[in-house]
Amino acid sequence: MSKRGDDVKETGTQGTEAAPLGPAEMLRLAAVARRFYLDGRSKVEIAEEFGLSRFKIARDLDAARERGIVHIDIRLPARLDGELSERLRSAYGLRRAVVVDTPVDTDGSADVAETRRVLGSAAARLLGEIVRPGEVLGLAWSRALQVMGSDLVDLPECTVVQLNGVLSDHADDGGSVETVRRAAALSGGPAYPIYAPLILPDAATAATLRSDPGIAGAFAHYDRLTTAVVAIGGWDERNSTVYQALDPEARERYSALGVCAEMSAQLFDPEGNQIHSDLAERIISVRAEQLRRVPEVVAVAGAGDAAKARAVGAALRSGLVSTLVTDGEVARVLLAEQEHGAEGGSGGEGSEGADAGDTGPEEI
Amino acid sequence: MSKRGDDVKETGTQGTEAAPLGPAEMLRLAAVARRFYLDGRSKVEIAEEFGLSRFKIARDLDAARERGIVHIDIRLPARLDGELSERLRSAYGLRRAVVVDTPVDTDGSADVAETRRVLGSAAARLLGEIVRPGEVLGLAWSRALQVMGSDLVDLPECTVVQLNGVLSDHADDGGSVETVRRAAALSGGPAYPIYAPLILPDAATAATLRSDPGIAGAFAHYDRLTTAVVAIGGWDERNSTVYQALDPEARERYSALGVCAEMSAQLFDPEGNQIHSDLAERIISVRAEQLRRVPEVVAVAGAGDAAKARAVGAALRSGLVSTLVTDGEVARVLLAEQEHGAEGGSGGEGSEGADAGDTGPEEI
DNA sequence: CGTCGTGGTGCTCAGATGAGCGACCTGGAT
DNA sequence: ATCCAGGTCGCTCATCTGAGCACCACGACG
Repeated sequence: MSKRGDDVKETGTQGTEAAPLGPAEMLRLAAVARRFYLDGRSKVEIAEEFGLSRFKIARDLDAARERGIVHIDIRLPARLDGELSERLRSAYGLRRAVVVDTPVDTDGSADVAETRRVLGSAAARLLGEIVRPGEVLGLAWSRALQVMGSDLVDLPECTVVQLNGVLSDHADDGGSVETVRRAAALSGGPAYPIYAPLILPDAATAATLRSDPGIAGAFAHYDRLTTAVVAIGGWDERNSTVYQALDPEARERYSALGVCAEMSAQLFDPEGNQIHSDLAERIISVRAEQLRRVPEVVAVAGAGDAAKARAVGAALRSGLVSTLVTDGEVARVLLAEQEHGAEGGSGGEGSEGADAGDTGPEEI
Repeated sequence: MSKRGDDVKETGTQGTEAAPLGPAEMLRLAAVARRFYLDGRSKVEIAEEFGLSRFKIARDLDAARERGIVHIDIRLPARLDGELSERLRSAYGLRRAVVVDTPVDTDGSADVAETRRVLGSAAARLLGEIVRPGEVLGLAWSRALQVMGSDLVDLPECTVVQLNGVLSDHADDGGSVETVRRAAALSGGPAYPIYAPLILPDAATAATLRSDPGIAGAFAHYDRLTTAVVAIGGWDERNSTVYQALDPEARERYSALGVCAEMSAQLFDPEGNQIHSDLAERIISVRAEQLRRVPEVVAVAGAGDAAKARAVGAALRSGLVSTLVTDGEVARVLLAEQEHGAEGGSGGEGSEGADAGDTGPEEI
């Protein structure tokens, strides 16, 4: 086939729309294509077999592809969307992006609960894949991450640290602690759970708790994390468990500061700038600066509306996230968003070249 | 991809059944495969883009194919079966073989009438494809060839000659004459139809008719034919219009001679040897020796049972046919038949090299 | 009758690719 | 500690392959 692949597109347009082929030629093209693509023979071999020049064979193969006789598709098992993943990855300069198809309900609308399950499952497999033995793995909490915890199957020996306190509203259904313990048990490494609420009434209480030996034990690992898994929340009732946990006065106060997204109770504006506030003093959680030093930050976020997608975008622009696990709907909104404000973003051209290598865009 | 393609089969077996891949690796393989197969980039380019060695990319592509992430299939439009065509072609040493899918009726059985239509349509397109300007084209008759005649759309300027007289039973629905005239009109060349029955009561009548100027005019072209299109009949009520046209005594007499197949009222035994009989004297038709001198003899035969398939096999073994147009059911029977008596055939290895032309593995 | 354009062919040469090989790593078993 | 088995990786060299070009056959046209 001719390089550059532009010819493939030419089919779509109409450059030299060739005349329809007769059955003999069709069959010959198909036979040549079968030998090449299915039997793996070289064009030289095929040329000898058919008594033609290798150039003719090459042209035949091009023709067979242009005419759709040869059909190649890239199909990913499970519910992965390769194309969206790749576009999202390069658009936001991520090291990795994992986009799962958004499951739809029987009525055609997105199935939020199922999407969380799929996200969690994908994240679980991803963790088993990217975590190396001896790593220090930090886990935050969200409903999708809870699924991740229960879906974990393979995890090399590593230290598992809880990244934040427990949300009171969800303490009953396992919560962070259970996820951390399960991961550690699976991996065979030590667990550092945090037996404390995420949000406390005041700074003093939080400070007291931070000096608790168990909690301090977890905090001590925050500077040695090699992989962190976090969730991204929006800043409204629907899209954030942290927002839900605050009283109306606090919600409004932070909203007034321009909060758009939240990661482990760290607040960000739409441009991805961290918003510092008194909230930081009343929480038991890893801090953004610490996350920034973690080589691999996996954000798992999806199963939400457009506001959720905007929150994810803001979180990505913070530069903290190196890998994103999300669903197709959010991915599409993110790509459309990037499309518009392409120039106004944080780093250079944004779309490509910036990341190159196999790592994140900035640093190094 | 590794050459030889055997690895593709290895997937089917279980050589080194690799562990299931995580989503990140899956997505990476898919991205690489997309770049290579869909965007047409070279492995070197992809290697640079991903910061890997070209060897790694090559291995990734192999892995992607083994794991089914890359899916390649050869799909022929219409109703052509490329694989059966190719196998049949090489098994019987034909220059070309065109196998159409056998259409099935609503009840699941083969739809004979529809099969004839599909055969005729394929043959029509084939003729438009392989006939060159100035050729002398000979046309026999059968129900499938009648469809061919009505489906002809493109035919270069050529002389069209009728190869045999008209079967009385089918004279009403157009018959040979109409097919020949239509082909000639389409091509813009002269037509040489035969206004006479195929089978006559006695040799004397036949001889008289052969001296008729019109008929002699057609016969005069039999030694200059460049392409002949013939049908293959079996030797029973269902599979031969010639058999149907004979009286019971004649039918039985020729059956006793071991007749298995019939082409233009030329009779053949199961091994493809011509059976000479008095029938030759009572017919108005091209003779086998004349057909043997035609560079391209296209046989259109299908839409029948196993007996029909055996007849087609016998006709092919006669060595007269260079191109066969048939349907999937007949093709499968023919291949199974060839499987068994592969060694016992007529000439040499039988399966290939016989005609070669621009095919065949040996020689050189 | 020559000329031009067009479509199809095969050539050259540089760049892409595969097969085979050895280096290296890793995880046991001795 | 040492060795081995299994796996991955990247190298070399020979082969395969593509892009571009020159050539030829054919038909339209002046």
